[in-house]
Amino acid sequence: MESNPYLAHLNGAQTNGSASSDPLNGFIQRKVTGAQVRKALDGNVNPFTKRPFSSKYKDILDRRKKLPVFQQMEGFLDMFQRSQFVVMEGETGSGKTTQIPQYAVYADLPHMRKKMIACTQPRRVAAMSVAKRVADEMDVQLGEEVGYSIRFEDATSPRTFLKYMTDGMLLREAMNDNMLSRYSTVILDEAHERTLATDILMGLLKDIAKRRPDLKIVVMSATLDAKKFQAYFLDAPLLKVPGRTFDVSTFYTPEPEADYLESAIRTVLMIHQAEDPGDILLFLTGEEEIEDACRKITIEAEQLQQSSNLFGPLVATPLYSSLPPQQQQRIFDPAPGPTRPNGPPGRKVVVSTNIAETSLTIDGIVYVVDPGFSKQKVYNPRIRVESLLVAPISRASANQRAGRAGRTRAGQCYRLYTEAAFVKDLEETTYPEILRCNLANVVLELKKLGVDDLVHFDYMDAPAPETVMRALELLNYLKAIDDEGNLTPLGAIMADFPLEPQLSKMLIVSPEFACSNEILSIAAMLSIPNPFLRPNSQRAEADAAKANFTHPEGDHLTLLNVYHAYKTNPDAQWCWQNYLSHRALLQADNVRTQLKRTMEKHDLDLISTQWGDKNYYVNIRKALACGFFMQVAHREGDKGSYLTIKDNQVVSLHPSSGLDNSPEWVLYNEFAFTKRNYIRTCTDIRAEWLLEFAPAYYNVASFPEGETKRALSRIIMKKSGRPTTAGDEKERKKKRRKDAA
DNA sequence: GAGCACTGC
Repeated sequence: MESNPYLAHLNGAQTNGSASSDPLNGFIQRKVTGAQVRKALDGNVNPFTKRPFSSKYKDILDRRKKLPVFQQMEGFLDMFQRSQFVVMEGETGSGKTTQIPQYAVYADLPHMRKKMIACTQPRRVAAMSVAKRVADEMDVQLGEEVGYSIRFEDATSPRTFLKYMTDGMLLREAMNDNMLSRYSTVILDEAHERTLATDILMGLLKDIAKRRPDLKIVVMSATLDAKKFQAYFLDAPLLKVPGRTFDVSTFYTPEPEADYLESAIRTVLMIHQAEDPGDILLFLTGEEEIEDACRKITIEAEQLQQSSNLFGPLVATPLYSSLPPQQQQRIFDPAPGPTRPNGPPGRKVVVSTNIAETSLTIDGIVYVVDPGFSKQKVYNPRIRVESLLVAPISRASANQRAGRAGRTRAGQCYRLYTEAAFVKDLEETTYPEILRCNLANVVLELKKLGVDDLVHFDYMDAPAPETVMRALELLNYLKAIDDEGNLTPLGAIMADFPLEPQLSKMLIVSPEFACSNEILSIAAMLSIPNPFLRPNSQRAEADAAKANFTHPEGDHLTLLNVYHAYKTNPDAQWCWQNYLSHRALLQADNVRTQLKRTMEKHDLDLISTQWGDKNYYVNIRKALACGFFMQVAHREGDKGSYLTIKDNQVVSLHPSSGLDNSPEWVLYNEFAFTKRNYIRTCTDIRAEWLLEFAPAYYNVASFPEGETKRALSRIIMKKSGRPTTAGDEKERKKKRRKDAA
């Protein structure tokens, strides 16, 4: 009966033109069978464009049918249609990322109801490349029926019904539509990575689902924690899809290694001498360590080659994110050939950070060397500091690393720790990000999403109450939330900027100081990686180039100078000559454009103080103080040592700072916690501004006894002895009105 | 006189 075209109207399936020519004829939303989908896939007419399928489509379809996930289509359709939540467990190579959203399209028919299916990815490149692949598979134009949406680029149209996007992008959309009403199905892919955005989306979707029984939610994860996802989503059914990778044999060291770096290098050379051809991937923790290891491996491999003609050349290639893309590409170069006719073949070793664990895949890796460490972010709410520490990885991470050896053929993984350590000492999974970072932005986003009770929000893993408290405290001082914990109108605007709350606050107040154009540039420059290049061999030249931009009153002003100079000479050649990263500056310009649009959306004036006016830089520094008054340090004695306000941490200006006269009060962008405590990107400010713009925070009674408190008290005494001018009072009233608005 | 694990809006 379902296939009877004359009864199609009863089934709710809409048809365009002749019913019999519609491949989706007889499809009932969420009552679709595997047989129906297979028939439509094998048909000659594309059900979504009504055009005949191309020959390329047929070729791709044959390959799709060989994916492990294809065997599970019926299973998926059944669960999807029966249950509001579905958890999928699929290893790499299962095809879940490309196929499951397509099966969902057939089951859900979003295009007939002006709805969309969203599939989130933690990374932009993945969202783009998967969307491209799926558009090809469905024989449609990318950006039409199938599209993607990432920051700075929206490749969708009104026809789009399947949209790949970053998880952060979907979260942004939710802030303006907290029922996600444009979507009939949301698929969260790579959920095991537990990014901040995915974690919040999970909580949000679980809540929306109660009010939207029509919304379907699919959560796709790697093997390890599927049970946890099932339990969280009300005992959702689980669909398991096998992966398609090759076997990897794992070896452990019999005894713990004292020096993992030395041991790693030894292992790489051992593999080179004793094992069959095949490339090596070595995981280390950071740039310096990687460059160091590459140098040592190169030297030792050369000695080896000179000592014996049994060994071929070994080329070490570094890989980390701050490496220019051109040099990153070198990891795809083939291994070197023999150095002489009939000599032994060469080998390649890629020495990489965690970037090769998830973000980048290198084909041809047969051997993985895993010392078991990575740099991980940790947050200390007590002193409000985020820092990077080298720490043992999790078992999930170790298995992911090992899997990198089995992508093209059977491989080997050398773990530089004991099997007992693997079983007993390593955590099962990496701590989710939400437990490891400052939550100021997350709390602001949740407030904007309409979540009032942050403590009882249904987190999959709830953050420490103290971390949430710190975030609420900061937002309250910034006037983003009121004393009752409600989002203020100011807070609502702040949440609209893709920035940390301190930055959005200074941006919003900047028109009052007639410097919003400049603060826009500074906010953009603070949102990009360090633009100053400093190659080891040309440090003096690089420092000299930087000195040309340095502003003695603050590193923020130096960044502004760099941006202005770049806009006058916006080319790669000029950047190169001035030891600046062109890539970073292009990015800054992109960010600035985006922030500017948000300013315009909220009718915030884009203005500057007259260049040459003695207050040009003063105004900028005042606006900075309005956002960063909680990140201030006071000089103690004359040794150039500083104490942070209230927390009393001993810190020094970072050596890269251009501040030359150790000012009494400095505001800082970042607290870097290494051998010593450093404050990085600092600007000279006046305590009078702090007292004026943040009186609640600078309530002297709340300060611990010490030089900072005495210095503040002296300033207050001095001020109270002299009546304020009528002009100042008028200014303050005007500001108060703006703040209230 | 030192640093930047990795993403994302």
